[in-house]
Amino acid sequence: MTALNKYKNQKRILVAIDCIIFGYDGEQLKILLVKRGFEPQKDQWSLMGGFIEPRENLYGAAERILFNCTGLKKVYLEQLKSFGDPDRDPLERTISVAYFALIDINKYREQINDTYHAEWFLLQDAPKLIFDHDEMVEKAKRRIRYKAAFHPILFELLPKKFTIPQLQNLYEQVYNAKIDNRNFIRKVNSTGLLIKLTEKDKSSSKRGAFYYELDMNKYKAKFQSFINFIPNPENFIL
Amino acid sequence: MTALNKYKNQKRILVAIDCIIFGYDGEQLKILLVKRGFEPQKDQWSLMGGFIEPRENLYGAAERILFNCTGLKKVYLEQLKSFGDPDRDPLERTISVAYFALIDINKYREQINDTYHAEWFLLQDAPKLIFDHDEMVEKAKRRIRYKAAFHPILFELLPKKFTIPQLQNLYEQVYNAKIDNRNFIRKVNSTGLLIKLTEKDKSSSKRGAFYYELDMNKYKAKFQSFINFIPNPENFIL
DNA sequence: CCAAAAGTGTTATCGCTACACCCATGA
DNA sequence: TCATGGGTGTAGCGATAACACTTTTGG
Repeated sequence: MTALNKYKNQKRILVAIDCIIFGYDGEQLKILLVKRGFEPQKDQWSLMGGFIEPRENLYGAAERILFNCTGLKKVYLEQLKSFGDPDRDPLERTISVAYFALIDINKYREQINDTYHAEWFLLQDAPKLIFDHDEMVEKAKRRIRYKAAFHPILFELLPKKFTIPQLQNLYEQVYNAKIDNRNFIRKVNSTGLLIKLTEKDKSSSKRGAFYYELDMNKYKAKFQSFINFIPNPENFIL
Repeated sequence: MTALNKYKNQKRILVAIDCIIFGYDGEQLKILLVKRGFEPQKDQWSLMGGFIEPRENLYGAAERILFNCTGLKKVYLEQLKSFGDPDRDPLERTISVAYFALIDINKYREQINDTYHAEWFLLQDAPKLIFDHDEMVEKAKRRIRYKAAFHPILFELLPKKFTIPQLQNLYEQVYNAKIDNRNFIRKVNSTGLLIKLTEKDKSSSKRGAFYYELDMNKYKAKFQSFINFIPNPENFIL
């Protein structure tokens, strides 16, 4: 059998990208969803998605889709997993390659895009989604919990200037747990990833909390090393 | 635009599965490759792969492909990543979902399958592979190194009965590093995952090393928890 | 001057690593 | 009896987590 024959007998399949987009506004952890504008499941909430264009690679397609609904480029974007149950899309078989993104919602606000009826939901009370999108979100949450326990990915959600209590609040939402602030502060400072600014944020306390910013060089250098950000990780990751 | 139109304008694409199959025979870490029987790149070495059948999900397709070239079912099989560069297959665009498997080569021997001209290579001197298969193998190696540093996946490569020196040897090959045997023994024993047998393996020393077997219940229970199997993991995982 | 958030100091414990040392046995 | 791989004991270090305590400042 020649290759042409071998390939010829095969069925071609639709291949889509779906993006699980997490955002943080400094207070709440959110997810960006779109109202589906066409059948099947019109007007249901879903992840932002789309089909792969002929000359795109997977990452490029995910970037394009992310840009279309957030106006953002160069944000944290990682392949999560591919989903391919034969009936996951009832209309026609579609393989979906899921990506997740972490973005600072403040950046997003500036370039709202209403074409897709995108809306931010609190992660904890997001609506039911179409197809297997809930499963994708669940997998993405687990992946983030796993990775963030040892690698500083959650910084991707923060604005340029942020306070350590803000960061702690973010970790507490991701792990749905209270963290001892005294140990947390020291742990984060000991990473050497942060540059302390002189300015303080007084919005949530009288004393005020110092602003910090990421030392990008150290951040990149240490991204792969193991830094324990939350106590007793095994309690939270399963 | 209706869904039918939206879907209709999209290009359907070939979707393949490729399996990175790692095996251990008690002494050497190996990879199973097949000689490609058709153009393009006929007679070059490649990973075992195939296209997805209409009613299969991704995992099922990977299981089938793995079974076809090893005769094995119910082995460790995990989705690695999807690869979709537009030109990765020069003949026609194909998205590939890569899986990796960990198997005990001794089990394999019993049911050799020559249809695919499959052959075991020492991992360290495998030939160059077609398309982006070398990249897949590299990614799989990294994934295994990462995961095995904290989770007991490498036990999947061992036969029912094995010795701790055998296990250590496996870790040393995976991480390409010497490990202190005295600490390794204690570490592994302290996991509580092993049941000590009375029999000894005298093939590699006069004193002999006790055989152990996995306590499957504890293995499953502790699979997700974090157990440090190798010293200073950050040195090895990057 | 009080409440409450931000942040520092101190200590006990645990796990890890390095390495000295002992054990078993076939040649 | 000795070489060799298998295995145990132990001590020091460093990271962690628990928690008492101090600092700051607006109301």
